Amino acid sequence: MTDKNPRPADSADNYVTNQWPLELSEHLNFDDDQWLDDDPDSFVSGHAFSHNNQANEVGGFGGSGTHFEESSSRDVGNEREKKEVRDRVAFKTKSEVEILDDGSKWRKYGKKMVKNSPNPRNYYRCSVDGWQVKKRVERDKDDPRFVITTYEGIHTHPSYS
DNA sequence: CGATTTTGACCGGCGC
DNA sequence: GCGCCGGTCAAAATCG
Repeated sequence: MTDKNPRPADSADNYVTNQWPLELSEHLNFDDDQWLDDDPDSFVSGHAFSHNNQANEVGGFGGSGTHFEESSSRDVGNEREKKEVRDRVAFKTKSEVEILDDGSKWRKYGKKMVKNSPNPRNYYRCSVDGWQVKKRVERDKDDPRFVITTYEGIHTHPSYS
């Protein structure tokens, strides 16, 4: 545990490649800055996707505007050779249910309250036989109906090792 | 019974 | 050096 990943024999079990049926509409590249700060006008807009998860009928919202940011090695000429690459994918999903079933089970672990938001931050971890994926879910401070889901870990095809 | 969840406490990193 | 923040783990409780 002191280490980061127990690194199980990730052999076999390449089940569903977690190819989320939900596609991103926009992508923003964020360095290591805290994109969520005093955002003048959040990119929260109307990118309605006809994707209905188990959305519990909220008060009239059905579409799901999605905003995803991808941040990996900002270095271009350098390949990820050092340690594992932590893919950071932040999805801004307009929905009230953050427990979207993508095929993997998420076990909630730890709840933290960030100062920037009166809302608590939820931490989810994948609890599958050998899937190392971490999910961080936080509610928007301006729009509680928006959930910022940040996925980190293997989400795509591992190209290294 | 197993799995999962919940709260708290702890730790590490960073800042000043 | 200390404080602060964020993040994670642990144990326990609860649910199915």
